[in-house]
Amino acid sequence: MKILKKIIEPTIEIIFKDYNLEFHDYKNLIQIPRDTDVCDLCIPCFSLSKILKKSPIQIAEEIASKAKKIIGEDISISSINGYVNFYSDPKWLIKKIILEKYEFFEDDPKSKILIEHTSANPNGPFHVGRARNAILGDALVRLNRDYGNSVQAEYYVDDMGKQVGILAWAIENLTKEEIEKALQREGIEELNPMWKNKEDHVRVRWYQAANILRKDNLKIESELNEMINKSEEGDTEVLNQFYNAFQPILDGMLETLSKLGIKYDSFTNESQFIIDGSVSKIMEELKSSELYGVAENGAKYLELESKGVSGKSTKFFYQRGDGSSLYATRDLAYHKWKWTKSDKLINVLGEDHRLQSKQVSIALNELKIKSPEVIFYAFIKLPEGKMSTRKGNVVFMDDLIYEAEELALEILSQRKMGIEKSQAMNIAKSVASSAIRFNILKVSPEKGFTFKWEDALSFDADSAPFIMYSHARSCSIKKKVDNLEYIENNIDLNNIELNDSISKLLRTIMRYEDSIEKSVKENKPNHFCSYMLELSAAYNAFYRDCTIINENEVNNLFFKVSEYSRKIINRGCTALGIIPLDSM
RNA sequence: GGGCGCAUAGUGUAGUGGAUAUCACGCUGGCCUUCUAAGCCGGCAACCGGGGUUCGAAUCCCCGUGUGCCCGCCA
Repeated sequence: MKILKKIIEPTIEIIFKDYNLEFHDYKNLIQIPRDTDVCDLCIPCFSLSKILKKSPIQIAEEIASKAKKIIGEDISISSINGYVNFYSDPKWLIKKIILEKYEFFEDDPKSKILIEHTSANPNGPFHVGRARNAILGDALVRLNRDYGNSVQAEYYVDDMGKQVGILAWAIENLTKEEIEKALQREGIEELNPMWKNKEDHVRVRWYQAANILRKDNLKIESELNEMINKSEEGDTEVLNQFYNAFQPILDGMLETLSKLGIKYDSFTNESQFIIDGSVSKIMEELKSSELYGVAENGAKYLELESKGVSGKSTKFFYQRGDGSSLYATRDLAYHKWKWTKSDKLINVLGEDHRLQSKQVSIALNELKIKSPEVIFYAFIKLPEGKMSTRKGNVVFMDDLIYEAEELALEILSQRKMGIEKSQAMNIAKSVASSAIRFNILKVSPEKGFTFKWEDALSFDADSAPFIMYSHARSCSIKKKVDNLEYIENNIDLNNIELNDSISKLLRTIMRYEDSIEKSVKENKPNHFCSYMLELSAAYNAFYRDCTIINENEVNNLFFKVSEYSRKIINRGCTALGIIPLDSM
């Protein structure tokens, strides 16, 4: 819609000047209507009514008639119910978008962004709940890249402290028999043979067992504490031991994510900030904060009551009595470091981190460091309650992907008899990963939902396969046309009648930029998901009404529009992490 | 006890001040001799309750109800 706005804005500026209105203040009145069938852009005149002392209806009429004189016939302008409506002529759209090859986001300022997402403790395989973080984060990375921003996708590896310590201790001290006995006692299911060679599934059992055994065992607890303390001091031997324990798990986790098309540009270890001394420096600097306080045993904190934090405890501890740092302290050092890498920071966090994030934000403020943008997402529950890796009450992402692939294969075998096996597998994999991603992305992040196999495996109209199918149709047309002796000739727009379907498709394409921009600015991939469904539906209607190949004759204009749509759908799929297949 | 999120057809969801509240599942009636029916066209059905602000509220404010998360010198 930017292309249309560019035409309208100067005109409206002139008209507003006649009313003695400062255009800058009222620029935002030009907006996309909620119902995009009504028009492309509109100006609601209700707020002008008071200032101009006229009825909105009268104002809309005046603006419309003035604008008509300036803008001409490419855009039809009308006034209804106090709105000025702008509706672009489809032929003008063809000329501007298709024939003159309009480039998206050409004039927008671009920035350098670091998006930190997932950062899950490397102690076990991804379950569906933890994966929401990765899927959301990766979509933000892709959307920002589509917009033109330069993005670094970052995974913060928790390579020290309790979680990893427990794992490392278990692997060092427990035999397979011991852990299986402990797990059986607690009723944790046996390892699925399908994942018996995937280390995240194998080693998580040591982690779970250690959590059971240490409950009433002081000896284990003291051994553990010793290791954890050493790791927090930056002891390289212990950190190495930790690394050896968790890295195979992390590799397994990343393998799962790569099945979903999720990759990172950089991994940063938490211990780095202990080793390079930046954590100590932060702790030193915080002493000069007005919020600084010391507990009886020498532990240090910031008192956050005056900053709007309330509850049982308003103290934000950043240093223990023994002088060691805490997770949050390291997070402060980490943020300081991140700002050296980019102009904008985005973190993706679960809603359980809301308070923590606020505390970190205030502390950063005290250190004169900017806060990051944070996108919070609610948890995915199971019908029987919260998912927990420790308790083994989870749906593994690996299982979900497997089930989705099987279902896709089954549907494919019904639809396409005699399809080659490797090709079928490739399609099934793409459908499965795209559908799983989309089913999570289409829901607004702050909304919690209950996992249901039926919904997660939905390949129906409100899903990625719907979009992929439109894309495959456009590819199929391209293939057919390529096989014909097709001669591209000039299109004479004067002698063509255009129907509603093609017009709607073009107008939907025109909103691509607005939709990406909104998703990027508000960090809400679900906006763009809705848009892609709309775009695909618009293409399907065009496909129905505008026959491109008729008895080996190619309709030049329709083919050009189809090709343009194909590229846009393809681009939009990539921006969401949906795999745009040529055939399915 | 306190804080923070969320509440829209039977179900799941879109929509953060404006035009007849979106889309899908579901239920229901139609469309394959025409470029892939994972598709298309039609029908049914909803803003948690109560106040307030506003020319105008699903949207903003207050109270209530329900629900989730958090309030560790854990990560």
